[in-house]
Amino acid sequence: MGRSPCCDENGLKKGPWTTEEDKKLVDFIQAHGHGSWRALPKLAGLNRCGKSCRLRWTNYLKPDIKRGKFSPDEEQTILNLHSFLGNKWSAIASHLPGRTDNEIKNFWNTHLKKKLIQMGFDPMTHQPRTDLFATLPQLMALVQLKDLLLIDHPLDHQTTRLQAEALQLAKLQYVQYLLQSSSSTSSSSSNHQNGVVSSTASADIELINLLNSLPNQQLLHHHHQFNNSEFSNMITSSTSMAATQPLHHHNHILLPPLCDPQEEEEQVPFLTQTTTTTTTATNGNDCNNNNDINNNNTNHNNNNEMMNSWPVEVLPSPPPSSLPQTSISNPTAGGGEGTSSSSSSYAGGVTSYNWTELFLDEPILSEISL
DNA sequence: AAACCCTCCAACCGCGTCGTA
DNA sequence: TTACGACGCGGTTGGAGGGTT
Repeated sequence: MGRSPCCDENGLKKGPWTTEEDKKLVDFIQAHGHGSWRALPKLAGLNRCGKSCRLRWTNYLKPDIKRGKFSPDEEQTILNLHSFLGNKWSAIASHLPGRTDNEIKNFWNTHLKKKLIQMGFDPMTHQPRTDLFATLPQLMALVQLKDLLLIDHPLDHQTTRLQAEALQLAKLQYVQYLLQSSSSTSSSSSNHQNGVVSSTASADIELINLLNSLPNQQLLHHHHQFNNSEFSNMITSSTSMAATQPLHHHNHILLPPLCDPQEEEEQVPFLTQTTTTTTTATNGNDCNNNNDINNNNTNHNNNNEMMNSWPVEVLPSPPPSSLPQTSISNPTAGGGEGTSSSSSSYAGGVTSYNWTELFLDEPILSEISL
């Protein structure tokens, strides 16, 4: 387990390489090969540690290194390989002739990761992000806090009613998130490093509490009221579906639509609504036809087809269920890294609700959250 | 013009693994 | 089997350069 001594222990030079140093290194290796990296600097007349020489050679000076921008094909390959290799940069680099692991790692960190995030995908799992739902409790707390503040400064009846609706809407979305947690927990063995799953029991309890807290008319308003058996069936079906369906389907919410978009527009004026005409006709088809993301063999192809469509918006494919569903679509372009701005939509009309506008665009909420 | 901010990437650091005595 | 040296990998840093205010 010996560790290489640090360069500055011996007063060796660190930092950027000069052209003379480069020349010395290249000349020596071309004449003698690198042999022992530890011995090389002395033999080559360099005041550097062997590690630094190796790095300089492998990342910069080696003759077969390809420099310059990554081609779309290379970008595609990196994405595909990363989706099942993870941060194994050297393994990825071995599939890209002339590219170094360091270069690929930098390219990933500065470009591809951000690109995936902006598209609403988790760069580690390559699945639609779920952190919006993780923040829902806080969002709901904010709405409730706002209600409290308004006790001293009551607004008109219409406004408070809208706030209440927003809160109920948030609760419904959170219920969906918890449902999903329940299902993905039971299939967590196939869900690598997703980090979404909490305790099934606590999620279920929270779920039931939330459902109880929703007024009946809220559910009626949304065209359906769940009884106990339906509710159990829903969990069961979403669980079994999660166990048999592709990973990215875990992030679909298997509930009826929250409400009729037209109706909602009338009743909740500040709830913005964008209709996504599926620019992704081909994407959608591709996704629908590639439900085997769990399977490494087809995972590759799936990603290929999905990513080939850049920069076109990618919508997650709907689950093979007769139930309408909500899903996470990618935030609008230009959304910054780490933004929680997202939208939920449901198939068959593909209507998106902008949560940021729903909760955070109101001045009072901005004040609270700041 | 200057200050500030952001992005990019070469290089460093620390740890794990491998080979060998 | 163990200890040690060397190498390779992945995460992180820091400075250069470009853009913005």
